[in-house]
Amino acid sequence: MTISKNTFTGEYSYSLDAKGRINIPAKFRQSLSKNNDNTFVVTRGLDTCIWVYPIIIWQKIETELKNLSALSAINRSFIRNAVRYAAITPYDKQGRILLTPSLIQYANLEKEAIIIGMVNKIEIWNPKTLYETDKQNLKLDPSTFEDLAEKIIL
Amino acid sequence: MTISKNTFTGEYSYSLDAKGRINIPAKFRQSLSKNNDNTFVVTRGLDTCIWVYPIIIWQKIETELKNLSALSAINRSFIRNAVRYAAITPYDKQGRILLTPSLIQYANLEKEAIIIGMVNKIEIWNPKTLYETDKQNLKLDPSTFEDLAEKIIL
DNA sequence: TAGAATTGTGGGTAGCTGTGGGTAATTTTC
DNA sequence: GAAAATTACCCACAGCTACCCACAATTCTA
Repeated sequence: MTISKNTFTGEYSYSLDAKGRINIPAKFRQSLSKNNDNTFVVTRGLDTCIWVYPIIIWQKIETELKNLSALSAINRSFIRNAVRYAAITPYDKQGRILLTPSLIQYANLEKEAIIIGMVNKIEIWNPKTLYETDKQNLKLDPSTFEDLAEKIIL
Repeated sequence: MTISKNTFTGEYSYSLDAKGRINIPAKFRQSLSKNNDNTFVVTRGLDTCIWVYPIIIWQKIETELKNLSALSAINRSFIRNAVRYAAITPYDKQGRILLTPSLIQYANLEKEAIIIGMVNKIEIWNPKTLYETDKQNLKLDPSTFEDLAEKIIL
């Protein structure tokens, strides 16, 4: 069965073990293209979470970043966050990646973690932080949220 | 019988089994386009029900989501909530899809379920909830309802 | 109308998935 | 250079899922 490649959807609950390893949902691994080399790129997200990219996608982002104007402050902060902390991380036979203590601290990760598919990337969250963040954003800007919903959801 | 592709109409009663599987009406499966890969995308509806899209339709939504800039926090929240509850779900040889416990809980599904064709998507309801919701909506805003009827029904 | 094909529902099971832990190899520290 | 710490790789295993088959009921067909 061939479903669309490099597309991540859904929400999963996984546990971070004592060694700092966390499982990537089997479904996500299956939706990777063959030449992805059992490897992800793991980095800080712009929110308080960890972003995980398939290498293929990451390479596209890198080339796009080169074309971004360095004059814009938001671009600079994106580059600083996303690129500076990016680590190429292969997953083991069981499908787990190893998170560095620095990343775990950045995302406030404890034992229980939520993994969310974000179409072309994956997010790893502390459940409480996730809840708070989305609540905040919605409260700050409900109209944009509704506009987007009307435009995009059929 | 050939009706236009990806078009769902009619109301059916099906039963959710102990494993969380539910049948998609054969008529609906037949009206799918060939390159639909025996796959649906299942997610939370805006009402208290489950929405089921042919994957072709969902891919359109995905493309739109990909075009949203990841630099805006509200965009990120929107993508998160649009994708988070969505599961890409192939149906088995008997034509059934598997619903996650989370979705079943969201829609208050019990054994008996109503499946409704909604033109480009399918809705799965608890019969009681469906009845109550429509009664409510009609009571709240009968004029809009009539306007729509006038505009759309031939 | 009778037989054939399809459809809806239930259940069993092999193999996979998620999680923990052990050990050898490698790096770091003194 | 030896001991300690860290890392990478391997194995184990319970629980679950995907896949298969069965079968009654319904629909189609000739």
